[in-house]
Amino acid sequence: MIEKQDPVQKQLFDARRHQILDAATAIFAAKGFHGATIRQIAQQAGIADGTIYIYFKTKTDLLLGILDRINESERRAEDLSEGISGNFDDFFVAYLRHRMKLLDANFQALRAILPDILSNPELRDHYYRQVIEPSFALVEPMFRRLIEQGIIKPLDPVLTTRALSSMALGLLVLRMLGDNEAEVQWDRLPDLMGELLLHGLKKD
Amino acid sequence: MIEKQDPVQKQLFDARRHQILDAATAIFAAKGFHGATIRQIAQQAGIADGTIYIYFKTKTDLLLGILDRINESERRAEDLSEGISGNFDDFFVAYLRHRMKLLDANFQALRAILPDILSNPELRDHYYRQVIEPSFALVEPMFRRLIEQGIIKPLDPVLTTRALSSMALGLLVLRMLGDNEAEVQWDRLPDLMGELLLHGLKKD
Amino acid sequence: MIEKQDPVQKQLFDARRHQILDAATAIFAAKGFHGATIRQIAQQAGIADGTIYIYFKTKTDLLLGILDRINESERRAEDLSEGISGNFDDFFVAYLRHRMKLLDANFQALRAILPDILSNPELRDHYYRQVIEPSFALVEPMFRRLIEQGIIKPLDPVLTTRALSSMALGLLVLRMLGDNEAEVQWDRLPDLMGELLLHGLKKD
Amino acid sequence: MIEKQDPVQKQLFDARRHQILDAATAIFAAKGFHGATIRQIAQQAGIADGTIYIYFKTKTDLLLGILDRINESERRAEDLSEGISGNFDDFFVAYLRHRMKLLDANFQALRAILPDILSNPELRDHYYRQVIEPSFALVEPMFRRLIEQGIIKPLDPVLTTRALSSMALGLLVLRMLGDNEAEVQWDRLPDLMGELLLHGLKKD
DNA sequence: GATGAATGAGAATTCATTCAT
DNA sequence: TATGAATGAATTCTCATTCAT
Repeated sequence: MIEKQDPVQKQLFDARRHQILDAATAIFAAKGFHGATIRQIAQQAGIADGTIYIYFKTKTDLLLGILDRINESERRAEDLSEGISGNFDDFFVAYLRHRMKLLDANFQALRAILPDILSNPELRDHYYRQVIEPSFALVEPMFRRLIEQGIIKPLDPVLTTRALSSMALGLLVLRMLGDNEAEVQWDRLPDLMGELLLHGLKKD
Repeated sequence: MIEKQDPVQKQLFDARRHQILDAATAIFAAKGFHGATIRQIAQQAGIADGTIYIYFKTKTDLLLGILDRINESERRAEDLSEGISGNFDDFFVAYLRHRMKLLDANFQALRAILPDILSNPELRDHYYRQVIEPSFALVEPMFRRLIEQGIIKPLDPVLTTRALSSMALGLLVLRMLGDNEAEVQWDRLPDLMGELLLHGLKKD
Repeated sequence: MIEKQDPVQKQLFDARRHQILDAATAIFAAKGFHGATIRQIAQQAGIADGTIYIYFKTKTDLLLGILDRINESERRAEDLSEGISGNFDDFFVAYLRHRMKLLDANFQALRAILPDILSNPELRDHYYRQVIEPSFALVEPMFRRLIEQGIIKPLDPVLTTRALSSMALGLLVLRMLGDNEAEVQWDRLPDLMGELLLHGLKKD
Repeated sequence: MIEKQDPVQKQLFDARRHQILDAATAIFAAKGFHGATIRQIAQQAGIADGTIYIYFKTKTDLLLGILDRINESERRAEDLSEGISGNFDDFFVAYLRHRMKLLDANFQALRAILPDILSNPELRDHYYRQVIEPSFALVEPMFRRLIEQGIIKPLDPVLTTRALSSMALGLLVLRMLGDNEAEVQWDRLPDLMGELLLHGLKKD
């Protein structure tokens, strides 16, 4: 509760927080939020049960902590999307690669939180507003611009944004559901998605 | 334990089972499996706690019961996919409409089970093998045939199957995450998806 | 609740009662009173759960019913003990044989009720007053007479009665505890007990 | 789960365990295993329900804990039986006094566990193997030796061992059944048993 | 800060008993 | 009488959270 103003103190504090979140991510991913116990997380982190409560007020706060780290990782990565230089097709595939790599990097964390995000209304809203909405707010106007510029077809930008994003989201969930192809061929997906979404299934 | 051979008895038994599953679906969808209590489900069904245990051995069996009803609904609908007559584009959009309508019809049930399917390895395997795998086993060979026939591009059928299916799955999850557009414009999605997946974003 | 005055009705009623008590004895003996369920007893008896409650008010009444049948069997057998004719040693051994055979015949029933008699104070008093006390009331005065007649040593008749009876009771319990020798050599015990109790371990 | 290596910690742990077992013994003895609730035991021990589960995994483990304490008390006392010095008659009576005193000391604990030992097959085997069998394994060979040495009659040592032990066991059970004489005159029993078992009922 | 024993609310499940058919 | 579906009280056990050391 005391503000960590001493930078050394703060660093120690943050390190411990991350240590706990790492443990929580691993345990939640393996057993789900409800299947995991504070004791298991504490053991995984190599600390005592009570210590967790110095860094997180409740078990649910661990979930929020994991979510925040995902957010941060997204934000840190966001700048890449800025380079809308040159050819759109290339940019689009590069963007897909970037997004899919991000999902891959956060896979365990996403698996740890997604089930509960889906069933806990409060958490769901938090996630939608913190992660999904900002992402759409970035993509949607871009589509509008591209349509205006005559680069892509005049499809409904709202629904198109959702349909495209959903392919990545769906692949993530499919992988969580245990699909082995999604797991092992993950890196090959962006190119395929690019071809598919830019030019479609049909020959010519 | 005793098989209900008397058809009247059997009908009463099945009716009560469905009544309980309806209640469980509603409560699980609203609060998640772990957030729901047997008492709440019983109250929702208008029966006593203990009565549930006459029809389902454990709380988890309710989840399996819901899953079975989804399976059944899929199986009942499967025959529609047979009519691969005429033009591929039309068939493809018709198929998307059909699938999306099915997801819509089972939305509450899917929301009730998905979170736990994602975090319970046993349930996950059950679901993957019962629902996902059979579906892929239908779609994948179809793509192979279409490629051979020169109707669609020679893309990897394994990954293509997954990418296409994932768009629908992702939209389902997006809707579960509280996306209002996915909710209210659900019916407009199949046509958009058809255009997108058949011909791509790019203008010509 | 209706008095069975019609003798045919009464006989049917009693037959059903015995059928239920047989089932209860078997199940209680195998699983203990608390481990047994009314459903199991009903199944064993080949009737419906509810039917048991037409013949017995509560589950505990089944225990009392079994106890009553043991009592009855003891009472029916009691007259044998009357023949105190001739030589005491022979009578004593004959009596032991008779008692041990009775315990053997009632073994399953006793195993069914003893654990609960030991832990349920109400039942315990009932049993002590109905079975133990009357038995002691028969044996004790006999010892007094035998002492007066100079046939046996002037030992405290109260404690001697208890010590002697306890050897049989103890052997019964030992057999219940799973002692195989007590089980298979039960018939050889009365003679040994006779020698031991009449003349002791010591040579001459 | 973690071994208590700190001796102070270990002592606190053991003290709490004993406190709980004392409470459990009292409640089980009064109401039987099934009649007792964890709540009652916790209240008797002056702790919270959950605390019991820190020290014992299940309610049944309390029973095993009580049994282990009885075993320990038997083992600690066993050495007394070694002093087979001098006259056999004196030794025999001394041994009876010792055994009966032990039963007296463990009376409440035995009453707490015996009913369930009789009805729970698993527990029954455990008890027979841990307590009864080792005791017989000590007494039986002794009888064989005494017979060889011509000190006692050539009776079947297997059955004799059982008959003699059963007198003590039977008296214990008789006392549990509420026999007041067995209760208040317990201390007078060993001498009577000695006379009876060594020399018999018969005058000369 | 760190610990981990203690707490006690809460939940799934069982089963004796009832009662409409 | 007989049935067996329905009831709901009661119980064990779990585990997030607290707090004295």
